[in-house]
Amino acid sequence: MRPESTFLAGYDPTAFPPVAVTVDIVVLTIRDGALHVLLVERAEHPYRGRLALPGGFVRDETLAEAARRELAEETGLRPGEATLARVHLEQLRTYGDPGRDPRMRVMSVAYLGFAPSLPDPRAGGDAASAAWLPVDDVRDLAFDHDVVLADGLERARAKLEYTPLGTAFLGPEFTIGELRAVYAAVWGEQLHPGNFHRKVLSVPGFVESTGGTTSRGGERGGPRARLYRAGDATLLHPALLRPTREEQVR
Amino acid sequence: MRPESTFLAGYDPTAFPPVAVTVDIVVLTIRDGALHVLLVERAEHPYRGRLALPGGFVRDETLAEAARRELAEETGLRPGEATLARVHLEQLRTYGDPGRDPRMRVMSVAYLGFAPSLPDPRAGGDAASAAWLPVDDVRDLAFDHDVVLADGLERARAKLEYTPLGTAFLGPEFTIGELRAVYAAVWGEQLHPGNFHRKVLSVPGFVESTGGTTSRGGERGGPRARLYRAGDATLLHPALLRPTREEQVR
DNA sequence: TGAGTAAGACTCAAGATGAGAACAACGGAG
DNA sequence: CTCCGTTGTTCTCATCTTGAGTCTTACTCA
Repeated sequence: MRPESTFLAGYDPTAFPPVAVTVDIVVLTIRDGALHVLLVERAEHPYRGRLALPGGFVRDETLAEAARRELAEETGLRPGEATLARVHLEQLRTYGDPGRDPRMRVMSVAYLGFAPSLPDPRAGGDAASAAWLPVDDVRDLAFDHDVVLADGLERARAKLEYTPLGTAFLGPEFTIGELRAVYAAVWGEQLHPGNFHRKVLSVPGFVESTGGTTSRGGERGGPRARLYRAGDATLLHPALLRPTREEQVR
Repeated sequence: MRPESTFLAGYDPTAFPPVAVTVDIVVLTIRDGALHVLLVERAEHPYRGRLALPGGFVRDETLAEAARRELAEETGLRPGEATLARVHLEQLRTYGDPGRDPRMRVMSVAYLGFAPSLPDPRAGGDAASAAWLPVDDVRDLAFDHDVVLADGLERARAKLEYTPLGTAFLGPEFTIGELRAVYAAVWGEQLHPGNFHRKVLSVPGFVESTGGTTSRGGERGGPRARLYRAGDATLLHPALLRPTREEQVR
């Protein structure tokens, strides 16, 4: 084997079978207290009629640009829209097994997105087949998208531990209780309100007070809550660890 | 924009400009107490004579298989070799900006590897231009490989915090002191020997005793040390946190 | 107006961490 | 062969962090 010549051969487009590159996006949001993912119904073979992650071919643009463009198209948000700019997008992983697409070799660069509450995808046109679904109800996606979604969920759960990205699911101002609801939805377990409150306020840069409060109490009672906005930290130190992972560690 | 038709158009190999897919590998090892990375000198333009990460074109194989094949070629280890099987390899990130390669669009799927002490790359042939270099001395790599290396180092430093992968840099049996030297080399700072010892033994599944000890003390004195092997944990709980990151958090 | 709910401030025990001391076992220099 | 410096291992102790629970107060809804 001759490594350099192999390496260089990679640049001759005629020397190897063609490869297509797509981005697929795992966009998560929280609706009615449950974690939802944006899915589209496939209109063509293969996997016609099956649900799939939104995505598309990469054009003359960076991978991140492709992901944000696809996100705008599938959510029906205008590309310049402020809400869209508030969606956090990061690269998740690349899936490229031969045979993952029956037609040809397709490399899919998956992105993971955290979105604040967004409207239903625009009705009419191709986007009519897009919808937010609770992640617990999702299975049997097209291609290897079940695996992509599972990887995205695991990444999202881990990210909430050591980054302040939980705030990306919320509006510009939020209460500690709303932030706790985000953690509960993503992690799938309840958190101790008092301890969560203490922890969030004690981690430097996680949130900062706006000085204001909600204009009324909760729907089922309780006092008005103070409002916060996201702080300037990019990493939480010390991290917020998920409870009870003793068993899953092996 | 019509998302589904865009998506499907991605599968027509003639509809878009050709794309090449390579794997590039950030293989780390520890030599003489310092973190080293495997680099090759490029024999052809572009970046002729410059150092680069080892890598090559992806053939009819999975991305992980391509990475392991390239690793075997560049290190001179036989594909079936036991040492090679002990190298931990994981996908790092995909780099695909237009223009990152001047000749055509190249998507590079980067892999990160943790290797126990390996021999110098085989002399003679193309592999003569490969060598282990201390990561602190590395700069001005070809393509965007400086960024890839930096991302790999940051991932490696983080992985040592919450996984037992530090043991992947060592042989099948090791002492706590050797493991501490791995952490010191990767993190670039000294650790408190007593606290590190206590921590490693208290985290469930990190290491398990072999019952034996080294046959003689350290080179500069000290008693014989007990030997351990890697435990069955895949995640460390609680994690071993790096000291003093207060400033880097923002 | 009363019942129920939730925000936020506490308390307290248990666990984890950082810094350092102590001691024994060893290699190497002389 | 002996002393010195080095290192593995165990301890101590103060401090910080966490998990679990209580208490007070402000609010909504019936």
